Amino acid sequence: MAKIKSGNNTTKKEAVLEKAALLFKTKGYSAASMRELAIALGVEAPSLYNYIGSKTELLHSICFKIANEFFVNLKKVENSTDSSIAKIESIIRFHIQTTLSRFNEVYVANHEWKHLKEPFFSEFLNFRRNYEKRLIILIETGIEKNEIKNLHPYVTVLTILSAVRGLEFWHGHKKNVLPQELENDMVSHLLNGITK
Amino acid sequence: MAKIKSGNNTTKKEAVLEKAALLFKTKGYSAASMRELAIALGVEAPSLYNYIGSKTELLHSICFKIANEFFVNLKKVENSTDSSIAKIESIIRFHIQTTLSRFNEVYVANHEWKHLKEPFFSEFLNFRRNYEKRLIILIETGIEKNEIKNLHPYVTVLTILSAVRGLEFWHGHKKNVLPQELENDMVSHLLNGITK
DNA sequence: CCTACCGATCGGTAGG
DNA sequence: CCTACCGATCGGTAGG
Repeated sequence: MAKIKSGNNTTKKEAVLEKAALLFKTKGYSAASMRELAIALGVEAPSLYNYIGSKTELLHSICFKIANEFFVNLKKVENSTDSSIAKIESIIRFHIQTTLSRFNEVYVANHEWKHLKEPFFSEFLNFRRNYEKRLIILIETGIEKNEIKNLHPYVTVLTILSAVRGLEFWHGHKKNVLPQELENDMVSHLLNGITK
Repeated sequence: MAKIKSGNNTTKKEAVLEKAALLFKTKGYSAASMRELAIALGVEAPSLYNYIGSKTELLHSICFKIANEFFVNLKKVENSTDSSIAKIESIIRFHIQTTLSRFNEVYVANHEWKHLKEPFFSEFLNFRRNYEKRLIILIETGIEKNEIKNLHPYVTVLTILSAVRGLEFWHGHKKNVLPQELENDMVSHLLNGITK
């Protein structure tokens, strides 16, 4: 009997991935057990292995799916003809929107990836460093074009990425802040701080 | 034979706490085993229990020690006669300095506290919420006094706290950024974004 | 998708 | 500070 629910557009594997993201976020990857995941899906633990290969594979799928989406967006922005500030704004908005709409997966990709096994751990780390490096180049270009204040580009990127990543922690605390208001005010804060 | 090293000013328990903070940060609380901690200290696992009560007690000690230090600083700032902007600046600088100098402990207090057992989990959560709330009041006061831009105070606090917390992740990537330069540029970015 | 089960590892205790 | 050890739980497999 197929107990794992899967809607018209989701495979059973996707249903497992969705619950896994929630569980990994809530308890942390190491403290989350496959038995808990099975219970959440209404099956016995061994049954999970009909859909997935291993616990670490679940983590891998979540992390690289999210990483890929951020990279696709980055490439799109890089290839646009916008000003540097507009490019940075676009990236900040993408981070905020994706974090708010894909909360569990983004959290896992940002905080649990250190539990990836090699060679995936190193691969993911390189992903991050490359992403960061390309943002630094965007900032440097903006400084050269006199659009952006001459702060250390690395620090600027760190500040921006850290700020948007923080949404994973605080989201939901305040129901009286609308997502759109949050997005606009955070963008305003982060851009006003560096716009010349 | 006393194998756990302890300098003149550190008890053995403090030596254990220091190694525990490093281990909890590197592997995460759940994935870090007491056997690994023992090896790092050059003793057998059961010997640890001569100095500490339990694994969870180590986590508790680290988290509440750091939380207390941040609170002590907050109270000092609240009681000062500085402008609102100067108060916020002071708090940002304290976060950056403490994070850079007490890397492992601050990381654990910020990211592993969710593994605290009740009632300490709730107590710590209340600590955080209270801290956040009091920063919001500082921001609100600054807005009323026309020192600070009228963005949503909650979003402003979230942005600032998230940005400084991000230092735990990125610290050490770039040797070519001096701590003082990092601090000044991040302060500049975060304050310029909200100063009226 | 289940029952039955395995080897490994965990935090911690007993006793010295 | 050690040796010896325990009950619990882990990820995962065998076989159906």
